[in-house]
Amino acid sequence: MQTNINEIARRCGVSIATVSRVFNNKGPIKESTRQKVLQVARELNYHPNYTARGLSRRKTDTIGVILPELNDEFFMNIIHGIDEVANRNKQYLLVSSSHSRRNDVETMLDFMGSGRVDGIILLAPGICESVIELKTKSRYPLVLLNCGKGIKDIVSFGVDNYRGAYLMTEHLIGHGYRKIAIVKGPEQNTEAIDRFQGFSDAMRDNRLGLKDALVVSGDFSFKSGYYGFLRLMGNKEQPEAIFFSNDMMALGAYDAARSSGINIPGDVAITGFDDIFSGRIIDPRLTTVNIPIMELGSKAAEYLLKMIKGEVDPRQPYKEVLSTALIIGGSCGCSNGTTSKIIA
Amino acid sequence: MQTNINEIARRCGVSIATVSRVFNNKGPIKESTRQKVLQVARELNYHPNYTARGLSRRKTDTIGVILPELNDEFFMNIIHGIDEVANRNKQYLLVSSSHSRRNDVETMLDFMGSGRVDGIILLAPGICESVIELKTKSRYPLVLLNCGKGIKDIVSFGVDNYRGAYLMTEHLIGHGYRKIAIVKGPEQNTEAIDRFQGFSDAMRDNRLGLKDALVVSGDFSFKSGYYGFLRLMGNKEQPEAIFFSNDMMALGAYDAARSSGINIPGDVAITGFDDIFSGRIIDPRLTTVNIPIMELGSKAAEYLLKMIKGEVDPRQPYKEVLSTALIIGGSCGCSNGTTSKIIA
DNA sequence: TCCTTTTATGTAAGCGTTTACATTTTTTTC
DNA sequence: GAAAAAAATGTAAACGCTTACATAAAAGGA
Repeated sequence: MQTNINEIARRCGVSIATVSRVFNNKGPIKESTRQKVLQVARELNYHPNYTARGLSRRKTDTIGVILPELNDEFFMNIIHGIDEVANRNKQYLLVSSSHSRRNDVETMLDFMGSGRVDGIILLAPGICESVIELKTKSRYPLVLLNCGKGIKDIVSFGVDNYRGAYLMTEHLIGHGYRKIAIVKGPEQNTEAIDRFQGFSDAMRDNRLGLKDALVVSGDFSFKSGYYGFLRLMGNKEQPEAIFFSNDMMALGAYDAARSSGINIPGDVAITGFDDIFSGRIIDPRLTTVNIPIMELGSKAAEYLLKMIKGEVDPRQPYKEVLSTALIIGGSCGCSNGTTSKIIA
Repeated sequence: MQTNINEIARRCGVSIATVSRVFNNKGPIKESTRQKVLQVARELNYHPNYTARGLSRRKTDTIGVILPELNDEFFMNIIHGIDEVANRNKQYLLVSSSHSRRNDVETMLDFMGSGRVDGIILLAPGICESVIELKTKSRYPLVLLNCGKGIKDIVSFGVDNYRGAYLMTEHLIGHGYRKIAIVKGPEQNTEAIDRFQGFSDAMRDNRLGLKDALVVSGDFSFKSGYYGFLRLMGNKEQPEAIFFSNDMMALGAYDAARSSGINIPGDVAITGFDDIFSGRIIDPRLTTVNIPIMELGSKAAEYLLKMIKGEVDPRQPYKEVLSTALIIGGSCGCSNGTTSKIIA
């Protein structure tokens, strides 16, 4: 059995309350007593049991993070941002990526009811609406990430996908391209939806319609970018530029272009979205939209902690949209190469 | 207050023991009672409190993962592997990446003494020896990851960095290169050390010594690869091939090569280690050593769970070394390109 | 010196579960 | 239909901590 507070108290000839006080810096303690307790605790390698403490305090010092998948750079950075804030505040991170076996909503409910965490950060661009329903069931502070423009009545942080897409599209138009295609993201994905909206609004605002043949579906995967590219380039009427809804698909396009001898941007301009590392090192550097992922994570974590501490009302809806930024590489036809982009 | 077991018991007119049994599928319960309890629980959205359960059972159903940094693909995949196993076994993951403020050892002790987790997976290629000392202090099952060839008396999983490096070096030698340089990883990093050892042994075994001018230090970062490359190529006697101790540095070399008009592999052959995504899409595809990162994570998690369940003796040292595999791209001078490497 | 504060410590009741053991109810057996 | 066995439920003591309240010790004030 792990040494516990009783053992320490016994050995020090004091009560457990005193030991507890020492470890919580609470109430007045005679210095000699404190030293003694710490001394004995050190000898026995005693550390207060967090589970018991949590039960008593009704506080776990842990925040839960629920992610759809845990295998790409995007999510990695989110966690990194959250982790940084958590660490600084001596909070722990319980991470769960939802696998196919178990839908996100269930995972979430499980978390919520479990008493394992003090609050939750949820990234689930596919099921935002249902989440909001569930929210009412729980008293846990909850922060949603990247849940689309339309989301209200809840605390959420997101990035301005719409604006990023709009600006990128205008950038392409500024190049003189008229036949601009798009490879969309997953149907239900709110980020993909916002990006598409930004794209199509920019097209419309510039008197360029959306031709069916220039709109193809994708699922954010390398593969779907690869095939999306081939499909578009196989059209009678080839696009002059292709807006990929994320970088991973754009990278698939690079691969397809290479294998079919198509030059980027000579034959067709390409843009992505996310600004992942691979897009920075590929030649020509991928023109894309940077989204402040780490910042998204840390802001969400900070706000969540405020909710937990009661510094803000957890039931008060709040929304913050971080701005995105165009990153101009060479893939859109601009003359920027890769060189020194990272070293700088 | 969260509804608790008492509330449910009261409403059902049964004792809390009965309610507990229903939720644990333990002991015989009349079907009608079970239904009633579940029904009421559903109405009140009751879920057993895991903290209390953990206290009582002395089991948290949580495994701790301690990583040095949380921001690169390598670690992402480790977590992914662990997460997958954890999820399948209904275990949660408490993740901590050690920041500068707090050294790994401390974090670990904190974890260990906290009663927050049932076991720990620790990746800390820098401080393996000290960890082994600490190990004795704790009764927590502990699995070490990537701790170098020399590590004994503990449970550890690693990949065969030595052999991978040895084989890669021989591959380069097979190309006919004689002046082969290496950019090393961090001094203390056991993986870097093993890779260097494999490299130098292969050189020695093939009667090719190590010239000082062809051995430069690096720290696994893009930047250090960039500068390492420039430094080597600035030698009077340029290398014919460079063995980078990881992919990230090799990618830095690509960038440096591009900006200084050096052709890979025409002017100099390049190899990496890790087989990260970016190395797969760059042109020419980076020749590298694949290490089964996800598998490493999942094996470690599986073994840890066995230790926790008592299926294996947690104090029994155990070591498993997963094999690495050469991935031949075009950067070493072989004729493989990138094309369709990923799509296949 | 005695009374009043202040400081230090102790007592005991939670926190929400699990579970060994005891008890009651139901079913089986003869 | 009673005894025995099996099934269902209840009681109460942990688990290791925090904390309100009570008490004891020390310090200050007259």
